[in-house]
Amino acid sequence: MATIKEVAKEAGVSVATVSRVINNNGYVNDETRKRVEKAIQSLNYQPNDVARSLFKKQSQTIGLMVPDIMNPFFPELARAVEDTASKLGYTVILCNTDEDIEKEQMYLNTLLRKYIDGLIVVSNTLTAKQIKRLNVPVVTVDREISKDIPTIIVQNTAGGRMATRYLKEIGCERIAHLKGPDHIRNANERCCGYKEEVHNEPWFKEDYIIEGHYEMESAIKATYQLLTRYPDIDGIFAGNDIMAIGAIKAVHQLGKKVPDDVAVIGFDGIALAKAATPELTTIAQPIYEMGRMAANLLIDLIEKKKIEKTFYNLEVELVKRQST
Amino acid sequence: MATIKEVAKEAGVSVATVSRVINNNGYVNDETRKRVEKAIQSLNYQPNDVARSLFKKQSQTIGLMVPDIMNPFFPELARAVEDTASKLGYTVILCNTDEDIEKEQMYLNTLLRKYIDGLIVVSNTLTAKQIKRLNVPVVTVDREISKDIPTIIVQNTAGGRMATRYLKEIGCERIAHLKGPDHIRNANERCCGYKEEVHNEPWFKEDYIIEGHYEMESAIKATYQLLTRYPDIDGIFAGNDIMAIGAIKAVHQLGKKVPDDVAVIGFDGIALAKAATPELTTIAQPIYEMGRMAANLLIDLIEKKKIEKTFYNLEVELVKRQST
DNA sequence: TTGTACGCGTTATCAC
DNA sequence: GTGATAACGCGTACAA
Repeated sequence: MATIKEVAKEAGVSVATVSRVINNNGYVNDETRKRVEKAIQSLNYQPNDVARSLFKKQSQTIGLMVPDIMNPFFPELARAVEDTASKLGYTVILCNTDEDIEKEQMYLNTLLRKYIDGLIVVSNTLTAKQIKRLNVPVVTVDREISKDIPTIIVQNTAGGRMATRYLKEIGCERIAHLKGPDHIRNANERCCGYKEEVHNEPWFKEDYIIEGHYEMESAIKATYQLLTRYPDIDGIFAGNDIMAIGAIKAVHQLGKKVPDDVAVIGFDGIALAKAATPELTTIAQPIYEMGRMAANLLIDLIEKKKIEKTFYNLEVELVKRQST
Repeated sequence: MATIKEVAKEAGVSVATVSRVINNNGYVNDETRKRVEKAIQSLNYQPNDVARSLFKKQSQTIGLMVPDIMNPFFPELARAVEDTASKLGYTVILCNTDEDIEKEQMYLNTLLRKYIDGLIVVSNTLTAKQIKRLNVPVVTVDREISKDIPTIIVQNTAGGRMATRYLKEIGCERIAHLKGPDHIRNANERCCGYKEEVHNEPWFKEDYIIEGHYEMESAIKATYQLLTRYPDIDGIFAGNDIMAIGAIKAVHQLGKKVPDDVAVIGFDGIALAKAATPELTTIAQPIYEMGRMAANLLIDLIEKKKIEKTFYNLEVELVKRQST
């Protein structure tokens, strides 16, 4: 890789002039600019980002911290973030944390040492204090960490209501809820929406709410138990799509049919939901849009642009498919 | 962030000494080491990676270039790469290319300018020449680019044979193949394995091979056509799991049953396959293992360790589930 | 065993 | 309009 010095020599000017041409600032004669540009061409010169970063204390790089990229929600988010960032001249570092405090702290340090410009984070365990220490803009997605950290979430409670109400509308008379983990806020919110819709129903029992871990195995087991104990359940609202798919499996295992005997609705709107059989009805989050907004907001923050809002509570959408 | 200079002042030594204790090389008195360490503690000093990179011309960062992280094969690969890299002190930059030559070239440039230490790449379009220009170690995964670039692939032909043979074993007498895109080598290899198993069968027709794009929609359409035209097909080997799921959908649409009327087998072993209904029988690649090996190999290359092999052709495994 | 001084490739400030 | 030159923070000859 050629350096700015070599370009300067080639063009018979000083490095300062080359720098001016590259960054397009300060006065420079048209004549000399041409010469410099030719030198840049012929040496195939590319500015060294590392040297630039050292001087500017920024790296045109952002971090994306997620629990686990293998969780189907995150690839779409990551894709959106990466698309948007790269369009705006930023590069993305991928961090999987498993929500493990040590891994998170480790990554925070690494990112700091690399002069990261900003961070997009999905985490329940990270504290506002740790984030402040970073001293760079941070945007949280899918989960709130603190009021004064820019956040992009969806209307989970409304979504929970929407899902439950829809099950009622299509005729379900005993609706259970497969709740997500208790320590995750959105799981409780979705559950809240469910409760608001059913707590006045004569048939409602607290036992109709059963907790899973936002993954399939536990959802299968939970559903199995639920339906064995309460065979007249005819509708299940699962806290996320993976659990909904697990629920469908359990229903089938018990020799019942989806949606005829039991209707199932999920939450998230991951791609997987379309691939399931029967195709999953779900409350879809605008996942790509969330990633796009997070990246845009973060980069506006980094570049100190005027910001309109730093808190987005996006709407969810009922996507009717075959499982209801 | 404190700098090495501040630490030096705090400890009453020179920066050189501080550098020595940080990097643990050169002589340094136990006494002074203690003092320096205390200063580091009290200032919460972290070495500046950017300055380090500038000096060392390396960044403890690798690139991971994939067509699209939303494609279910890649999250697991990415997770493996990131796990392994971070364990070894490296950070991962995520690059989605859509196999678009321009995006690839753009990323190559960016990575170069960031003193990337190495690159793991999945691509059909990238040429050996472009890769050489990078001047850093590169490992390709899932697809071969050139004989002299370290590569990790699986035995696609053997896998194709294995899938087809299994369908025969379980009694299928008219087996079709949903082939992947013609420009992707592994699609042709898998198809090859299929042909080897069926070309001597009296019932075999070239028409039993039909091309899809490694995604669901085209697979559904293709299967639909296939089964309409040749209703006696009772087994389908799909080039990847997504297409297999599409095939299952099409079979259902036609009012037939999987596996009773038509058995379906996929290829890849993505997580999605377990979530499908019926659960998908597939030829599983050791995806995580491939990512792990790629990262390990790459980092060995970067650190100029002794390398045993630079070409791995891994075995695939028949995973029997409900779709056959 | 420790310190001085230079270089890594840029950018920005200040003379000219 | 252009050119020296001092940072940016670190690692390492070389001298002491």
